[in-house]
Amino acid sequence: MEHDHIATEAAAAAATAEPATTETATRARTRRAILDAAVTVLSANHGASLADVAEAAGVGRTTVHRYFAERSDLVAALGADVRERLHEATVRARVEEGPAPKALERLCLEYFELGDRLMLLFDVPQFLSWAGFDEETGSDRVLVRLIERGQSEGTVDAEADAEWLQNVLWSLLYAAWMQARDYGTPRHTALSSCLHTLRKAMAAS
Amino acid sequence: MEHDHIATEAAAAAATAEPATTETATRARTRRAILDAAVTVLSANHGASLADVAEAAGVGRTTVHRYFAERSDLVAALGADVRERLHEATVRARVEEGPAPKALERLCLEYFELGDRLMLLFDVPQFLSWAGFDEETGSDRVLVRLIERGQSEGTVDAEADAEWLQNVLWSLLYAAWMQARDYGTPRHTALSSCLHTLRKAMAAS
DNA sequence: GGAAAATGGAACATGGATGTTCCATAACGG
DNA sequence: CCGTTATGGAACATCCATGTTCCATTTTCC
Repeated sequence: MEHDHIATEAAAAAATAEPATTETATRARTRRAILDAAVTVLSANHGASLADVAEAAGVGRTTVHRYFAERSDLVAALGADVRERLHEATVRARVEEGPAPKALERLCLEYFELGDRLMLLFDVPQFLSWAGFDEETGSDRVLVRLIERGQSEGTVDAEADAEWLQNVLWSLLYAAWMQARDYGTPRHTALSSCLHTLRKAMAAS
Repeated sequence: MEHDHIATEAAAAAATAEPATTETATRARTRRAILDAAVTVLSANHGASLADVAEAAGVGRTTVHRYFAERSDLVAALGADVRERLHEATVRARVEEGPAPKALERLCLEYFELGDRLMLLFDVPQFLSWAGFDEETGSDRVLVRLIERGQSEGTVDAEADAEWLQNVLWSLLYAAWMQARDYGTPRHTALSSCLHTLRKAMAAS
């Protein structure tokens, strides 16, 4: 009963990012702690148990279930959170301004800052292929349109398919983050390597 | 007792690829069917159950356990199999011959043909970081050395770190295979996009 | 300081994947 | 063609993640 109520309220808050009735500051902080821990733990190991997430969040396993009734609820909230960050990053990059190659670099830089969340986007296809995502923020469409604009301007390789170049950007980002996380390469080094290669790959031929 | 014997024999055969006592042709075929099914099923879904693998192989779940006592045994055999294919592909590419960029393209082409096995290499880091792999075949080292050769020749971008370029190649391969598998892009189209971008990314600046 | 909110932990129920054993049957091969 | 080999399936035990309930304790906040 009361659990159902709490769970529903939590799901609603996570989905719409709007405290339905009025979410206490305490609860908001706990929720964030759980979501952040989930990003770290699940990006490192997809099959991690909720107990692992709870431990990483410095919280009891029971508490996790209080906020997210089922595992799928946590995953859904995680997806919403990641998509929101992705949208914010896209806005910060001001993709409409200036020459396309520069805009692509700004976008790449902002996305790189998403850190572990980047891995989740890549590893959990469900997050990007979520029904209604294109309609909501359209971050993906933004990228394709930016590339197409560059191709029209003559500043981006027009021989390559725009969707392919989009995947290239994602792949290079993923590679750079992996390099930083698993090989111990300093983040700024990995990022500048990534940007260097991205420039060459995108350049008009 | 007898099961232990069978299991041990199977593990030895899988590890050394040499029928210890004398593996029947029937058993060899069944083993291959299971390994091939495992590649398909596990590359699509890491958490798939052994029952799924058995079904895909057209074999009883019991039979799977007869060949691979534990899940970890199957995974280990899978790793050995994939590494072997990777080695063969590397040999076919004749990386020592001709200019480095051409050799890189040959290598990329051969690796692309590994298909789903490619995804496993990428998704299960355990396979490539396996202790003793570098000593055994050294496929990874081969790639780095090839890139370094190109950098010496002046035919490959010397501003980028060789290990980074190695990761770029893997990432582009992964992206191309994903594009073919999930987006329905014809394989040859995805491959030529991949090679096109690879050429530009590797080119000396 | 004290009521309300939030948490932690124990205990329990459940389901799915694993791994094992046994036996009847089918396929193989000399 | 017949003995050996290989297989399928049922039944069973076990483990682990999940999800739920209850209660004592701590924390927050008025």
